[in-house]
Parts: sequence; structure tokens; C-alpha cells
Amino acid sequence: MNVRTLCLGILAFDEASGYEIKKAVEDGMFSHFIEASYGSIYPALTHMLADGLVTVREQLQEGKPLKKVYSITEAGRKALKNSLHELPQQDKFKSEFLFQALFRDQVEMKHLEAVFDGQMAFLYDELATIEECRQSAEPGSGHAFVNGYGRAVVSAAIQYMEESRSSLGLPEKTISSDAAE
Amino acid sequence: MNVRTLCLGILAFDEASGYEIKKAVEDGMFSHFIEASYGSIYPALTHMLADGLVTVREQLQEGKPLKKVYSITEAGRKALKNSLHELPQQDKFKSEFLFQALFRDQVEMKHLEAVFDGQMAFLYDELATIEECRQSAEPGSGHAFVNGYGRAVVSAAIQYMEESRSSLGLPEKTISSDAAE
DNA sequence: CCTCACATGTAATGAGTTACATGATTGG
DNA sequence: CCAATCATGTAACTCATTACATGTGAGG
Repeated sequence: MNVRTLCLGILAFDEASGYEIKKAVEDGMFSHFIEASYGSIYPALTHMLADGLVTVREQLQEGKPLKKVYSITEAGRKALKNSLHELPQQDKFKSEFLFQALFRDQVEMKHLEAVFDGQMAFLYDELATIEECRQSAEPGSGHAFVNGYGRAVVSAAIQYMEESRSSLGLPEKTISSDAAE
Repeated sequence: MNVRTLCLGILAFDEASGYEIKKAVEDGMFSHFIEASYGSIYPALTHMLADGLVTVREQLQEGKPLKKVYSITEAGRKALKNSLHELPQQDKFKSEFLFQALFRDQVEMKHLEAVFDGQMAFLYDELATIEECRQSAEPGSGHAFVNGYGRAVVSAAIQYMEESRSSLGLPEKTISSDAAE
């Protein structure tokens, strides 16, 4: 999938600016698909505007810079549907964290612990984001399915990580002020 | 992570040819980290050879073409360790399957079913691959941890998918003996 | 005052994929 | 004979990231 399709998908739900799209991809409702930087989002929007897949409207705001709000067109919806049908019908579980875990004997214990804790922090953060999104997702919607899937997978990862901590030779984590589940 | 680091990691376990690396990344013990094509693997090996991170040995085989077997050097191990320490300490759950699921209302039911079944097939296949790898992974090793993680996550995904089938409006899957079209 | 959040964009660069190009051998 | 598997490699191309470039307004 490319950034164009991602943006089109987001705009199919609601109009948005490039900045808002970035935020949604970074953290929000659309953070579980692919990554995208400003350097790919803005050109994608410009390109789609030229192709008539989106329209733009400049919005003046009080106390904030001018915002260019993009809306999807009928042609855009058609293009999205088309792209959707062309996407591969499988995806892969790939993890760079696992790659690092693979070499646990070859790195310093301190580093392994940092990596493990980093992944743990990520997983808990991810779960929190998902729970947050679950609030605003209506039951039976695509969003609800996505959040349910994410929650199932992330929870399983957390559980396995917690169980594995000692077997990797890592010290027990004394809970300082963390949010327990 | 780049393909160079991936290859180096694989070679840290055992010597291999470019072709063998590709197979291991496609299907085998090293299929859960990043993807890599011949077009990236061969140049990576050539590059690392020039840098002295690996050595090469040409191996004649009966009934098969000549094979170039690469082995990691001490400098290679050092470089690997270095790269490992520089990798990001988090990774992301990204899924293009979920993106498609998001638009379940906007695609034809037939397509949604194909995508769903495709993902299901992938998950079961993945689980089978992992179980297979578990046989050859010695307990307590990095491989064992990786396989355990993969198994936990993939199992959770399968369970959620099975539970969600009907709620997505998909027909119950009759155990496939009459799957011929 | 200075930094952060908001907001938009471009250009150089880099990393990888796809398609191309070749060729041996085995099995149906 | 033809397809598949084994095996190595290159070149054009795509796509996205990073760094650059600019500017406003709010709040500590």
C-alpha cells in the first residue's frame, strides 16, 4: 500500500488537512496500517488534487495558521475502492524487536533490557491508544473490528512478554508508578 | 533495519549462500523480521565482502549449480553487534489487512471474504511455520523466544478472526472438502 | 525570550523492488 | 520437451525518508 491510498482512506471517513492526517497516522484512529511522513503526505495530496480525487478548501482559523482541508470526491471514492481491490490479500507479522531478541546472547544485558522495556512500553502505549479508539468506534464498524484485532494481538504479546521476562534472565520489574492493567 | 544487518544476523548463526538466505527469509527461521529480495540480498553480500564483514567460498555441488557460501568474520560480528545496538527500541504493529477490513462497507462482500480468507490462510500457515521452527529451536534460545512470541500473537489473531467471522456478515466456513469451484 | 504546537511544503538522498538476464539439472 | 528448482547477478525504477525551508501564535 502507498501513502496515496492511505490518505484517500482517511478522507473517505472525514475531510482533513495534511497535518491532521499525519497526526491520525502517528497516534490516532489510523495508526495501525502504514507509516507516513509529511514528506509523503503533502505530495500525495497535491498529486490527488491534480487527479481530481480530492478537493481542497482553505480554512482560516483564529489563533492558528491557515489550514488546507481536503475532501474526497466521487472519483476519489472510486479510486479508493479500486486500490482496495488491488491490495495483497495477506500481510506479514514482521518485528525488528524480535530480531534483536534473537541475538540476546550477543548484546549486552543492559541493551537487551532496554530493548525489552522499550517494547513493553510500546505495547502498553498501543493498548491504551486502542482502548481510547474503542470509545469512539461504533460497534459493528470497521474501526471496531480493527481495534478488536489490535487489542487481541497486543494483549497476547504483553502476556507472553510478561511470562518471558525471567526466562530471558531479566530482573523482575519493580513497578514504580506504571499503569497496571 | 536494512538487508545488510539481516544477512549478517543470519550468517552469525550459520554460513549460507544468497539463495539460502532468501529462502530463510521467505519461509524459514528468519521470516519474522523484515522482507528481502534477491535484488537486495546479493548486493548486500557483495558490499559486505568488500568491507571484510564476510568471506566467501565457492562450493561445487553434484547435480546443482555452483554455490557461493558466505561466512561471517570477526569484523562482521562486531558490525552486527553495533547495528543491533543502533536499532530502534520499539516496533509497530502495522497491518494492511486491517486497512482493508476498515472499509468492509465499501468493497464487495466477495472481496471482503477473499481478504478475510487470505488472512486466515496466512495466519494458519504462519502458525504451522512457527511450530515447525519450534522443533529445531533449543529451549532458552533466542529462536525459542521469537517462536513463542509469534505463536502467542498469531494464535490470538486466529482466535479473534474466528470469533469475528459472523459479526462481519461472512458466511460460516464449512470445513473445506467441497471447496472446489 | 524561547520553545512548543500548529501548519505547509520541497529537494536530496537512500533503500529496496521489479524486471531483466543467464544458466544448470531433474522429473514428469 | 517443458516446467520447476537451484543459483547468481544487474539496472531501471519507485517510493518514501530526512533534512531543509518558512511562518504563526500561545504559554511558561
